[in-house]
Amino acid sequence: MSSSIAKNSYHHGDLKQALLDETARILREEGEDALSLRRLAANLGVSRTAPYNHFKNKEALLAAVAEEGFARFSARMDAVRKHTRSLDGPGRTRALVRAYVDFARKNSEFYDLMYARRSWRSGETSKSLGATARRVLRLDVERLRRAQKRGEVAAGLDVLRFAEVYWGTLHGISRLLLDGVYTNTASVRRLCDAAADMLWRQMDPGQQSSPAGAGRRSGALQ
Amino acid sequence: MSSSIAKNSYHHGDLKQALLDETARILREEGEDALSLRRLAANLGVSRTAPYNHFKNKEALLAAVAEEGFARFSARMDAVRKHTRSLDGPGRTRALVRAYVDFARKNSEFYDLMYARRSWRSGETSKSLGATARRVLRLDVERLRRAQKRGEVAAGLDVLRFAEVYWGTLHGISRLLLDGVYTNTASVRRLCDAAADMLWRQMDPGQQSSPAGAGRRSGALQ
DNA sequence: AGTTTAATATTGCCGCTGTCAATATTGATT
DNA sequence: AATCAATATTGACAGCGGCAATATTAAACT
Repeated sequence: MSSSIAKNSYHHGDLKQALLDETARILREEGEDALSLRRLAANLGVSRTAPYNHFKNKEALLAAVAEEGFARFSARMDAVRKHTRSLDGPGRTRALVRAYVDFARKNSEFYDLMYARRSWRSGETSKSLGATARRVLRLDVERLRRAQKRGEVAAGLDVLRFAEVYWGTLHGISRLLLDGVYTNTASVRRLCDAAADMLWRQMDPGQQSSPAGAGRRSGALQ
Repeated sequence: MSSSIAKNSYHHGDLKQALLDETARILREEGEDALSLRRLAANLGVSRTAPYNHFKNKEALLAAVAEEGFARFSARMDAVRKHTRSLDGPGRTRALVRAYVDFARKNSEFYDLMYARRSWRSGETSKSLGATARRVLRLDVERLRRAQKRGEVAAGLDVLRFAEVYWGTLHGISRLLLDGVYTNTASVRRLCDAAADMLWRQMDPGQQSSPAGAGRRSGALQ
């Protein structure tokens, strides 16, 4: 039951990590409705209020799990970036998009928390998490900028804006899958590839760029 | 307090609608944590279990609100489609994207429920909601197909796949805004336009099409 | 009209939850 | 050995969703 070290004595020894592990385990195997601090404590052979010595409240515990999720996520994406170096632009984009959505699907217990409103819209907790997440986005933007300087990404692209749209697209597809809106899981791969192709088209240095809003608007209404 | 008719007698008269209205009001003005069946009932001057005569449980109530949300959403989008007839492709796409995200932001109490996992991953409830939502997507796909036949949309486009990516992108951006991940609300318009331009590029009949997966892959790995 | 019936609302109760306060136990520090 | 800080425990409380039994009422039927 307990994840790390067993508990024979009064003090558990590694309760904090055990709480994080068991939380993720319950979320994964039994769903979020099955998660309560009391059940959690019971599973670890500890009293109901013991967790409060390590986390201010339930929200703080979940935020900590979310943070672990971000760590796993960026580790995973770093790895994928590493072993897709040999791919060309469109191929690599496809691989990265697939990896993102795969992570979300295979680690949904983390992904849900990483982007839960609770994790983002609450006092002190959100500060650290927000910093972590924004660092991930910022690194992406910087990577894009470097690639742009190397000529691997279209020069006219507004990388910051593009990164936001990119994130939005991947997040949206992941959420629709995770929440059961998209149910045809057999076609996930094709869906990812379609998204990747669209995104690559924006980055492709071989295309003429279309700087947003440049004399293309029609005359009617605003 | 009560939304429609007052309650003097034993029977409320219009409790069902009053519950729906008050639920939306609480969610909007006080947040989801403030919503409980007990508070809800109290606000309407009715006993705690009265709502159970109209909704099987809390989940069913929320699903009903979600369904009202879909009705409002498609009414809104129909209206926008109507009064953007005079715009050209890119301009109209921008208007539609903005309208989607605006709806999500200004009606977040509905939008949250419309795409909540609870609404989609639970027994009988989800059937009706799922049908409603899928009808919306299907109509979009059919609209696209017609536009394609009229030559207003690139012939090579896989409309079904594109509609999924389209939905994903808009949903993702909306969620990141609603959940507090994107905080720079001043640039929402530009963000929407960037997304719209990208999406339009896929639909634009004036561009050469890039049918997904057509001999573009590199040699390395898979 | 009066009677029956179905719809609707009520109170009592249950187990569960998150969290606070006061208390107990322990390992580490002096 | 004494002290202290960290950690764990029990007791208590209010709030929650929801079930069962009961009461009230409007509508339907005769």
